[in-house]
Amino acid sequence: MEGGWSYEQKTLISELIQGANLAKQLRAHLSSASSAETREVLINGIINSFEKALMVLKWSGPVACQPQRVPAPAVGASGIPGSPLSVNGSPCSDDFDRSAAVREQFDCRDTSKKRKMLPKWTDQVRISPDTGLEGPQDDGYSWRKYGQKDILGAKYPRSYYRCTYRNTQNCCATKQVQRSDDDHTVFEITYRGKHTCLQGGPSTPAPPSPEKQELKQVTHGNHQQDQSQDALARFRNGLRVDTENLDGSNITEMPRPFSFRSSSFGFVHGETHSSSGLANNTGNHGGNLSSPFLSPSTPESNYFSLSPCPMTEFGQIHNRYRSESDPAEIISATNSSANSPILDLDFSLEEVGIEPNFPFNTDGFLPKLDY
DNA sequence: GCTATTTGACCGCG
DNA sequence: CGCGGTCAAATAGC
Repeated sequence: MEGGWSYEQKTLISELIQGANLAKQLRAHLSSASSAETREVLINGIINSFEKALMVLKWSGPVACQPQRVPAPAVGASGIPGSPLSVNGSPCSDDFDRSAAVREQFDCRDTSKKRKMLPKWTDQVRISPDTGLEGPQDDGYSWRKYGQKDILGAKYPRSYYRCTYRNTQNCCATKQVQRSDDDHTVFEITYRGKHTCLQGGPSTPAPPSPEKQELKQVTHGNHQQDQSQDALARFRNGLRVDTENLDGSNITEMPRPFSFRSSSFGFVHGETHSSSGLANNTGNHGGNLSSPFLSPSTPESNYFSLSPCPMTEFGQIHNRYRSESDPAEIISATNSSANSPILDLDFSLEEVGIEPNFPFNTDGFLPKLDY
């Protein structure tokens, strides 16, 4: 059924779910000793989600002007602080050029001021000089390089990437890749803006990652890459993924280099700390970050914050990686929300109160549940 | 021929 | 005015 939904509808649903989830997370964070930065990220995410949802409503033609079909979001009435949207505007007025207004809002070639309002976050990805595998792998999205700059005081140039689907889907996500001066095995990846394109994220095959190309530029010869491929193949063999059903009936080999969405906005890339892959999972579920498939987060990073109940925090689950040894165990899940300060990994269905044979929708949407 | 990358030019901001 | 970020023509690769 959801298969018949339009892109706008899916985006709208996704954004609203995401906004609601972020609000819940924010509420949780308000009562805890979390950092102001974390709260800021959540607030930005909420604002971003509702802005997008509102724009989709405006974008979706007559629907937006027919409250009897699509109720106006309550959030609109109170306005969004700092939102560029004119909530009190008259999108349904006769002379309102909706598509033009949407283009204005969504056009990536926007003023730098508006661009500055896009959420921004940074991942640090370490490569291993020994294996070459632990370099920044594919983050699940496809990027196109549009520039490279020598940065004052930096040893290595900075590369600029934008989403491949920038023009076709007006996806404004960009990222910058900068090799660290201090530790050349570390790449600092700054993401800006959230993907609004319909890439499948971590489950969709993507061209070779730009980071790998970065590595290519600074490492001479391809010996490292050969080793990388071997190790990756070993890892794949140990990993199964089920992107459709969780009843164990349709487990397939993981089709592609893996990357788990793990930071507030980015991904954590798998590393073969254990060459036998997920089957060697310790079974140490929930509440810890000891997944052998995660890069260790640095003290200053907020990458791997763990939700007490990750499943409830996900608005939409794309992939559910499961342990080979224990089908009820979810190794990781990725969600559609690029703004959730997530949340990993290593939890079991049981722990989050879901029956092992819980009938997940095939499109990844979680049915509404009261946890 | 199409798509991605490279790279010098350009522009806006501080 | 210098720097970071982006553009766009040229080039490379398939």
